[in-house]
Amino acid sequence: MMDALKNLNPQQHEAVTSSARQLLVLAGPGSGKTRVLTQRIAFLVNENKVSPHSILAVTFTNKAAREMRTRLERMLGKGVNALWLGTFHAICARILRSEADALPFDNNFVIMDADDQQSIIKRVLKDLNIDDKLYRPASIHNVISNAKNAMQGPDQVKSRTYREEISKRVYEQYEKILRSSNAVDFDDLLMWSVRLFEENPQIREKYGQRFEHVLVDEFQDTNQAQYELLKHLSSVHHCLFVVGDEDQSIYRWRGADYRNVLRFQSDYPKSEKILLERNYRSTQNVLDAAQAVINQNKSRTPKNLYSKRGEGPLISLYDAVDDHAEAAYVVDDIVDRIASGQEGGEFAIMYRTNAQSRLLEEAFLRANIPYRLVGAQRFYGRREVKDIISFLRLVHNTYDSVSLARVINVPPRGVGSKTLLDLDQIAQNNNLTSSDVLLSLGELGQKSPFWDTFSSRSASMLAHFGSLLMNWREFGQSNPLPDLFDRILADIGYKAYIDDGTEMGDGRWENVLELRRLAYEYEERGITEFLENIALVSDQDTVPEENDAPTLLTLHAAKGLEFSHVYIVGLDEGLLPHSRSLEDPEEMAEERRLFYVGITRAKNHLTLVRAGQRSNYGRFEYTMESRFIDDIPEELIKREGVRLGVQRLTPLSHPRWEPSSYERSTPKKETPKESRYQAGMRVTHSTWGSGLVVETRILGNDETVTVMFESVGLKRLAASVARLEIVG
DNA sequence: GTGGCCCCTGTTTTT
DNA sequence: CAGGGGCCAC
Repeated sequence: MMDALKNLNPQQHEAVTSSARQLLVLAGPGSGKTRVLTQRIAFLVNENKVSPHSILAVTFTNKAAREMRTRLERMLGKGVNALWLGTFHAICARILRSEADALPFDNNFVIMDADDQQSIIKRVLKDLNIDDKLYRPASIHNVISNAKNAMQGPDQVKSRTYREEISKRVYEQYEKILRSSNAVDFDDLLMWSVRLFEENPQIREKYGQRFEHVLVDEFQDTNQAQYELLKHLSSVHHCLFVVGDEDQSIYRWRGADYRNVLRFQSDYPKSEKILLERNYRSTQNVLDAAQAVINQNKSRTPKNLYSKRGEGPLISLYDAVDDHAEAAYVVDDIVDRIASGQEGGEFAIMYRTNAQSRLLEEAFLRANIPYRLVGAQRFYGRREVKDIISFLRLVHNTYDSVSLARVINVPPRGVGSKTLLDLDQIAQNNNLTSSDVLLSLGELGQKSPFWDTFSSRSASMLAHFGSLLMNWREFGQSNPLPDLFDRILADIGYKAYIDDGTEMGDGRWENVLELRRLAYEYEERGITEFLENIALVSDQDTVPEENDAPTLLTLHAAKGLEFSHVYIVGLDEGLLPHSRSLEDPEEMAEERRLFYVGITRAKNHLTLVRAGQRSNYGRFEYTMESRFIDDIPEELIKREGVRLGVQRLTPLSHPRWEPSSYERSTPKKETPKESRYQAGMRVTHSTWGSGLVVETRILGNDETVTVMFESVGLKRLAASVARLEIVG
């Protein structure tokens, strides 16, 4: 049985069999970390005779959890059922539901997603009469989320400035709405779990006692709350096995802190550290390019990744005229390769922002090639899908005020914003919730004490919806989820409402049917799990298992995956690295890690693509080649064709791309011009107006000028294209 | 209360 | 360019 151990390399073997109580495994990309994790669990069970019941394994995505479970089933058989294995959020939800008695919500709480959170914040801003232009919901959301990651309630948030005071007040109201809706948000799942353990030693003891071994995947992506949680869960046996890679930390903006890796080592001075540097995935050229990129980052554990898979092809770099040509090139290239015998599923196209998928999708449609698009948001974010989910949520938990507000007038039934406001007010005056009033009207009709507080028209409209809701609740008690689903659809005439016979309408109805299919899958498990899993799906979870078509996905969603041939598109300044990261070195470092994650997904071939012109929002803008391309040594790169470039000056008549006879060095060797601009100069640009030169350098045979514009902020420009005029 | 039109703005990544 | 919000007419 322990034959499996013989197939491990010495470092992996050490990690799997180590008897250290705390172990940190720094695992480079493609170094077999999932394998180490699963083998470790199997080893604990089979060799150390640890009961699966006493093991907890935590991942970041459901997909990773599922994969581990499947592998473990093969090794352990039925034993895996006793094992706790899931995402941080799912595990927390499970704990909170079983310990709800000690918490300020019931065990059938709903989980608010990002959309819900946004609408709560907007509602609060309106209630408090705060201008949402000045205090953007997104930025307030950020404040609240950061506070929760740091386990601070509204009363612990600082209010040194007026801004902070506003955020604090919104946070207070926001919490009130969550509590009265019997709801928690994403961050609450973690925060309340930590709080639960802090305030209830006997509960902490119970879980700590149970989990003899705690194992964690993607440790570099944990935030403060998650780190604390792990400490509590392992507070009795102190056996923590964490696997991660600082270089693949790409969720800083979500509170993740790769310094938890350092914290771990200082919190557990006796912990041991193992480096996995052997890469089983990529060819050496891909690895060398990746290393060259990541080596530019400071403060990291140096690693020396190596592969025995041979050199492999050079990194291809294609410089397209514009974003349309970029998409066309990628799809053409894939078409050619499929024609010469490769499988569609071997390819993946990765990009920095979701918006970039559109041109690619269009190109695939034109070429009549099927493709796979990764992204949960694309399905669960659709209006019709959210509508139905809201109905179900409301039936499951009538206090869910976000869902109530969403569906009370869907399809339009004469309940406008005014009536909704009145309903809210009357409920508050009577110390009740809106749904209490609504259900009273539904049940008692004109005999309800609230009937006369509304106009007769509003009252009967509300009573109608109230009775629908009441009936669904009763129906849901004794009927399976799919039947409830159909019943709701029928009662509100939803098909007629969204399917107007147009192609769009058809599509919307298709989405409803897709959700219905999902509801059938949950017939046994029930509505609670259905809603919870919907709230906690990640984009990664939607990556199709069997791949027979090229995959389109963001760089973030690509983590943990691998493809034979990877295309990374949009290698332009402002996109990758993204413009929002240009000023902050920490964020720039994260952009680089993101690029690194993308590169290391490639098993055999990596193609980098950029576009000299891009229509970002309506307008065409010239772009500069991404600085990350400069990080990759010339000798690893093969330029696929040329165009009249921003940086390279080639004759206009030059073919757009010719069969790779082009040598990058030729134009680069031309004598660089003298600097025309200098830092401190005032200049004007035809579209951005006046600005101040911040930096200038000679790149190739052109001059790169960084200008701070009064209108648009910092821009990096090619002097030959931008035609900046020097003022005065 | 509803639906349509127009302007404005903003523009990453997602459990 | 696209989604959201405000405003107007029915």
